[in-house]
Amino acid sequence: MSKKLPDNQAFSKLIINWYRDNPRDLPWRDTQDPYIIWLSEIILQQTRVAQGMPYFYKFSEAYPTVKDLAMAPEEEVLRLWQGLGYYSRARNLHFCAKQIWFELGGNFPDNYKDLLKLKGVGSYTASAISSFAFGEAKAVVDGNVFRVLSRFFGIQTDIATGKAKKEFEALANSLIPKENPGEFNQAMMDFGSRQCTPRNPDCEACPLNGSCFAFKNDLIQVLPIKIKKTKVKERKIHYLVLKCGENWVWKKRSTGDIWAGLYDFPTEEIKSILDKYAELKTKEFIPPQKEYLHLLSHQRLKVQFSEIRLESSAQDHLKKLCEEQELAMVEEDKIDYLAKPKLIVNYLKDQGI
DNA sequence: AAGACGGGGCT
DNA sequence: AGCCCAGTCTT
Repeated sequence: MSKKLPDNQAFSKLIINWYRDNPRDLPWRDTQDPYIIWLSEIILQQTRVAQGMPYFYKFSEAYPTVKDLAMAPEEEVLRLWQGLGYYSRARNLHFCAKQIWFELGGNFPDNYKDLLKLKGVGSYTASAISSFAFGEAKAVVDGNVFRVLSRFFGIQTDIATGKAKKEFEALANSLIPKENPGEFNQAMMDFGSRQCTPRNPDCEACPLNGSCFAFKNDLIQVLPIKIKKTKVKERKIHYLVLKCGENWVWKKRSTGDIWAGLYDFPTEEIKSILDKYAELKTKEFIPPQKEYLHLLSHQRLKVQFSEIRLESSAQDHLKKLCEEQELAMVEEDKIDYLAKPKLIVNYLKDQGI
């Protein structure tokens, strides 16, 4: 026990030294603007740096300040987020921007406790922003940090549990130096990402291998321990793509399911409703041409698209139906402006749209 | 404590 | 096919 503190200091020194030789060059490190840092951190939640990078550039260019984001229509923000996944991040981002601009007088929360109150900001993100932008000594614990600490200190707690989150946060906070805490946090994540990688880390070349528990005990392949397996549910979806002249019928997805706030199509159950309107004559019916298999981390979707073209004289009646059913009629050349799930983008591409 | 929530890359 | 990624929120 008496040796713990010196060991911790040694660990932090090694990590920092490694980082000074091997930093990743990341654009959000050029700034101390909490808004830009927040933007980058939300984009990077559960997202690889390489995948998030183009979105960071798009967003920081379209919305250079929290005011710009606050003033934007939500539809536009979601459209810009299209393809990145976990769309509640975009909705929360926009919600918070409005809150900060209109309720907090444009003053970005400047400490861990207040940052934590923002929707979509948990302990990781609050630590990241408070340390990077404000020099607060709060340690981040992301997937990288779980892995590094688990291996180096030989912690066998299942990292999927809340107990582990507390344990690792306490440990990381005991390691973080009061001076340059942000640098330590960056160092931990870069070290986890480039040196202490999930699979096949190059431990022989690691400057920490001298006192790494997992390396010395041949547990690199075992740690960190993660028990929980996400189970994948299979779901079948049969969309009905309803067209009338240049108009397509779209459905905005509601909360409580995947893709909330994005646009897709009504499902084929709408056909029974369609049949009740004598005015909505079908000109052409195109049955599914293929089945799309779309894989999410937690759902395995088997999707078919049927297409119905109505007589263009049915335009006004269709409009009425859409209002009743909370559907949207969108001209074909405006489809690009809708935020759509990747699956739908794939379908449209096959249709030549 | 356990699920839900996307999409992509790598083995 | 399975795991992981600069996690958070809801139930």
